[in-house]
Amino acid sequence: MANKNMQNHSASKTTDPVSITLTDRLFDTLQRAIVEGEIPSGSKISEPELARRHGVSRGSLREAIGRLEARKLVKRKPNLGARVVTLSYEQLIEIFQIREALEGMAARLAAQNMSDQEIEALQALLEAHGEQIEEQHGLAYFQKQGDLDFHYRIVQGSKNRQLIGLLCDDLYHLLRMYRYQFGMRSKRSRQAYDEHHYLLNAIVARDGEMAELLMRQHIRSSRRNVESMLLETF
Amino acid sequence: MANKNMQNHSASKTTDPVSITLTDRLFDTLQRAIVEGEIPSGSKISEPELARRHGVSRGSLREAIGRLEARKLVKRKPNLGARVVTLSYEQLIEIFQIREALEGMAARLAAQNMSDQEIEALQALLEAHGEQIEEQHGLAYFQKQGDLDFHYRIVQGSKNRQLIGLLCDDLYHLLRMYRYQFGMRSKRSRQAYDEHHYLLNAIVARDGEMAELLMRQHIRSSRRNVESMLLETF
DNA sequence: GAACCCAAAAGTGTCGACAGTTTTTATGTA
DNA sequence: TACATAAAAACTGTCGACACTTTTGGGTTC
Repeated sequence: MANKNMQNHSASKTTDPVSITLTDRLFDTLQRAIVEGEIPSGSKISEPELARRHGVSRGSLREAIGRLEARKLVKRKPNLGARVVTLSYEQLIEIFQIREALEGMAARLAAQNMSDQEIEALQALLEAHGEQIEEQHGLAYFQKQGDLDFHYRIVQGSKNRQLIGLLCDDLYHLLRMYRYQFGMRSKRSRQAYDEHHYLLNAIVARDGEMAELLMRQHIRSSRRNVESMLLETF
Repeated sequence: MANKNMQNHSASKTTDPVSITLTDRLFDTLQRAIVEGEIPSGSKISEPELARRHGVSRGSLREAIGRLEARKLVKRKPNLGARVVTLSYEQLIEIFQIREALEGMAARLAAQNMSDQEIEALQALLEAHGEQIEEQHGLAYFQKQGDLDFHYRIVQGSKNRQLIGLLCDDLYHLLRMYRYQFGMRSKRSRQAYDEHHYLLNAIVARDGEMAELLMRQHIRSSRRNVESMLLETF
């Protein structure tokens, strides 16, 4: 059982300017639990129970829930409490439409704004992915982690802070939740890898227009793959 | 001075299922105050003072501030408190880039998904705008309110809930804040009106591709207008 | 047995108080 | 006067308690 009053995490005063607040940690913990399905999608969140389980007051818990709501991982109704968001085929499609628009723009901006070093690093990352695919027929790894890594770097490369926040802080967590809980492994990793290559070439050429086009096509392909995969389930 | 304990807003029990929570109202109030510049951009938010002024406990105020942070209207740092976001030329450009991507997609989807009635209503709205421009040379009205109305309906017409939330609940408030505080009146209202017409025609023809193209061009024009206007100031 | 009503239990909304941190002010020294 | 230092004031983070709302579980009536 967690102890109750630990405002002073007293160890290591030298290298500890983080001063991360209790609510912050709680938020991270809960977000992970929700994304990975540990707290099931659609389930009700009981404030007293969760607060007790994490050894924390309801006030702090409430702030954390508020942030989860801002990221659309939970939905709250006045006097009725909060529920973990329920995943649906329709919502997933909506997310892909948004990604197509937003990441397309990100790719366009990245082609303009990424530094040469960043581009080189991205090339190296992609090479590593290629080897992984050869080596271990690494379908799972590539689709789940590598793909997100690649997209993540493109978004960062856009240098548009608002855009980065929108995608990396908000949307991607929801997307990861779908990946975890719908088990979205794919037989498409080889093709996705190739598409990443085309896109990167456009960025190397600093061709924003082309980069946007390719990114949008890449995400559309990915969406179609998900559609066909899920239509079996639903 | 507001009284302290008014949990029972006892009047009108019959037509009052709203049960809007105190935090909700506070949030609305503060959001308006920030957007309209009543609480100046960049200023620090003192929790004790604001709580006292609104006759509310710090806990409730804190939740409201949390939501304002989610909408990027304030920024919080641990142990240092919250400040109203500082507006900048760069951030405004970033917002226009995001709008171009997101509203472009919204227009595409609206061309597919708007009902015939919604389209008719939108045509009527546009007619009204046209008359207003003739009549009173209504530059101010059109740019500030009418333009947003039009865009708002297109976004609604996309029928993409995530997209609607992203734009209408989050981004538009920040945009309104810039309009208020940068005083963005424009001599471009006639052209903007025409562009709205072209866009609407594409929607009537159910041509999503064209609608996206026109919307993106419309927003780019609007951005260039803002750029040239602000470059005088900065 | 189903529908209704009412008290009890559980849950959410709001508050005031305390703990720890940052900022300000007061004080002493070079 | 300028600067370092320490006390104090102000502020944020967290908690437990109370008020109001919703849900639950019996009991009553038809």
